[in-house]
Amino acid sequence: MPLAPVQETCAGCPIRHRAVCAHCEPQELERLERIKSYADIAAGAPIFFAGEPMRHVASVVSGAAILSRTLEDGRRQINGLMLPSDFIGRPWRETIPFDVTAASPVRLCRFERIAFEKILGDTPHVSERLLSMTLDDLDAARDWAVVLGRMAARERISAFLLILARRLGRTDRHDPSRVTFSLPLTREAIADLLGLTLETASRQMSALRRDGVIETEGRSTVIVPDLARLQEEAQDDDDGTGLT
Amino acid sequence: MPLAPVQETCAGCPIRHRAVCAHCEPQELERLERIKSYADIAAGAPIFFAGEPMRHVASVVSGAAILSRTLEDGRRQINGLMLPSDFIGRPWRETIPFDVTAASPVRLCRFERIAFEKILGDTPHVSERLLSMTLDDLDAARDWAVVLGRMAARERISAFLLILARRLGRTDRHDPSRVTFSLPLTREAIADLLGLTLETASRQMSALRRDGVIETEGRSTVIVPDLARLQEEAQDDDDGTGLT
DNA sequence: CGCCCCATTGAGAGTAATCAACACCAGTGG
DNA sequence: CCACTGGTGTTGATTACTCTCAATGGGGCG
Repeated sequence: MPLAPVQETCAGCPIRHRAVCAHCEPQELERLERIKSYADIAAGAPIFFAGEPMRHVASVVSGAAILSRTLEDGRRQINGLMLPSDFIGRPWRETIPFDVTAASPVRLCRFERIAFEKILGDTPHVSERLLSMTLDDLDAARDWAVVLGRMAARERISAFLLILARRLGRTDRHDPSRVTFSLPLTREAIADLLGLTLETASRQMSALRRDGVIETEGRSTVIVPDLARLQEEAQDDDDGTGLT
Repeated sequence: MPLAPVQETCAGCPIRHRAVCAHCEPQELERLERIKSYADIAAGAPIFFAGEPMRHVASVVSGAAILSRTLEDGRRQINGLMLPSDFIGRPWRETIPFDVTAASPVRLCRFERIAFEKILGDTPHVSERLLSMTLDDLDAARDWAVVLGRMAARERISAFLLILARRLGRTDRHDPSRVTFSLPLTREAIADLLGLTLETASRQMSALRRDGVIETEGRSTVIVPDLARLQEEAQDDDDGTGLT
């Protein structure tokens, strides 16, 4: 296991105000701080295996992790894309039903599971925050069914790019509708997330580039020149200003 | 709104030990009992509309409700099938992002949302139970991605029938692998749940009947003569004895 | 008893999967 | 410095599964 502990404090943490610890009072934060440890995982490395004992729960600090299941005949579906501030793990349960893998280099803020469960029991700011995040994740997971069940290949790619643009994108200082971000997944992983083959995923990316919906630089950099255009392609009526 | 209040106590409630109230102490249950009310909804009637203020949260006592989203061009996806003991609603939020509809006649045990949030705040047995149920729902919603993203039409129908067999099925007293249940959804709803057209859903049901995987009586009764056979069709390696 | 909704079945069209070849880039070693 | 190599991505040709359009059948309710 390529786990390299790192010294760091919560004060300068990039996800301090969005993660499970967001609403903590100073003394609650201190309790979490005492049981936390950082772990850096290399791209492609496993984090947890489905069904195996899971000693930690964790927040993603940076990078991207994926949850996936593989059928006996090799078909794989990525069930979740965990980006910075997302919470991985399952209090009150020994195992997760998904393989968890680093899609790009990942830094985790880990909590020993049993200790974390104790904190949940008597710090409402943590348990309420976790419930709220879990309900949001549930809504997001159910929303994803629309993508997988009802959208065409081009729409699926667009919906995926739109999510990344919103969560990872940096806005151009001169043109607020122009957004740039880096793809944390390979074409194969994108396909497995979207329920497509990698060839179809690649073809639709090319088509979006030909049609001017996106621009690309190198393997992983994507530029969205007009976010509203991408929203239309993704059948997304939401303006993205709602929610927390 | 076809809401008909009904007199009833928690003592004889069919979902008493599985719903959000499962782990309550007598006095906690009494607090819930004071704010609860029953509602009977006719098949096909709306329960909540996406985005509209939601005054109640509720447990499904009997029947089946569906969560759904409809795209502007009319494509519909059912995002969740809520069966007895499932919890509908979203503490700490004014609205749900899905339409909620009764698929068959539904009885709900409702709690006024604001009052329920207060109870969450100071009865750990309820909030822990709700967190646990929400985490289970999240796992289930993510599992569903495998069905929508990677399974063929015949496998999707099989996976759906298997879920119903496990949750609603009555086992034959002479043959424990023989299970009977009643379909709470029309072909169109099944198709919208599985990301298929109703014609494809119907054809695959017919094919499973021809191949002896299922038998049917009337429109809605399904008999699974051999549950193991259905599991194979659904690519399900789980024996269903785990969990809770 | 008749109507309407729901379900079934058929024929043809279209989108994505499959099979296959090639291009690109990064890292490695001669 | 450049050829080599393997992983990753792109593009093309063909196949196959599901969708679409269409007609018919059957069960339940007024």
